[in-house]
Amino acid sequence: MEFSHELEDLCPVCGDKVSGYHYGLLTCESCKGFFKRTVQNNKRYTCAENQTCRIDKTQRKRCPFCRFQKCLNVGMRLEAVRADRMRGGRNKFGPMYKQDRALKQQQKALIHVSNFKLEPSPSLAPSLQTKSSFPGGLSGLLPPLTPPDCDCVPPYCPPSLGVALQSHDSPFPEYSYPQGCLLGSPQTSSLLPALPPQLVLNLLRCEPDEAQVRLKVATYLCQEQKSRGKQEKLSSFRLLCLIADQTLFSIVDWARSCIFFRELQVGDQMKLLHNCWSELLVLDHICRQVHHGKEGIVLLVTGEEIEMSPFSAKQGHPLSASYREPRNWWRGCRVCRWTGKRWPASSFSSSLIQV
DNA sequence: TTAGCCTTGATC
DNA sequence: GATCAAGGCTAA
Repeated sequence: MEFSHELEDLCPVCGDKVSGYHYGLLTCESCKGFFKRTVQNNKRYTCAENQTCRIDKTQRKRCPFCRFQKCLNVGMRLEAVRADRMRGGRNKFGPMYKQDRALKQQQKALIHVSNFKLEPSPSLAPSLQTKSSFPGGLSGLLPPLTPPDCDCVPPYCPPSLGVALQSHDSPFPEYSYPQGCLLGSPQTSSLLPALPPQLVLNLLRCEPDEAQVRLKVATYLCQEQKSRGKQEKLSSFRLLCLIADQTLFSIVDWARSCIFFRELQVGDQMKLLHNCWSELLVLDHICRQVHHGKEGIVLLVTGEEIEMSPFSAKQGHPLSASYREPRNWWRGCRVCRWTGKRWPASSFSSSLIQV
């Protein structure tokens, strides 16, 4: 069935396998049931911790409060639970699901069109040296990463800002904000602690859960390697391209959940994404490195650390130049846009980077 | 209480 | 008639 490949997605609440669209978005069967029970029975939970519990497949039962908040934060819709409990049929979200499916299809097409599907390159040398928190590292690929079916636990990540900053007044982001709120109100600033503007809080709620993005990418890489068998090992270059693919998927997901953007027509969304996917990818990379803050080490979205000294030692190696100097990534992107050449494949071509 | 499976029924 | 997203049922 055409729909079946979409079911490979992971539940945005707990990371379990999704079973279809439930109450506004693709979720797993257990989160569907949990959300239904909570709303139908008007349940009120409390959090024994500080309302920032991590929700994943193994721990989703521990804190129903944080689980329900996460359901709301990722976009599950209270109004999709029927007050009259009528069974069967479709609700008003039908067209939304259809649009979402179309958008997902276009995302995949976008990835394809953007020349991210690259062939393995034997010329990338030296092979990546990883400083990994997992035994084996990227060069070993499996099982160092952390998909749900591997017998290892993902490294701890702080809860998402979306959960940490959740509002208990309204389950959905609000677009209105008081006059002066964007820059902070001078009248209130002396009386209250300086709070981020509502718009910023709303944007932060849309922030993806880094741990789940990591899990998604790792799961995909694991499956990709499994499908090839042990004999056909992914090359480092191919691996980086696959990681870039999956990172872009998560960025598109983030964009689709963002306030304002999600209100646009699908066609307009696609135009915007077509025109800035490369910049978003670079910004995502730069942001991760800034937060990471380790000189000479690149942090991948999978949580792997790559030591760049072997590249630096090799005078003029293009990979070193591009990673060391974010401006080079930026230039590379722009050049690719102007010339229609490939990125990030082109990033390994020194002639392009050095423009 | 959870979560997997079943039943229902509007829409395509 | 097929699809699929609702609610219902029930074993663990």
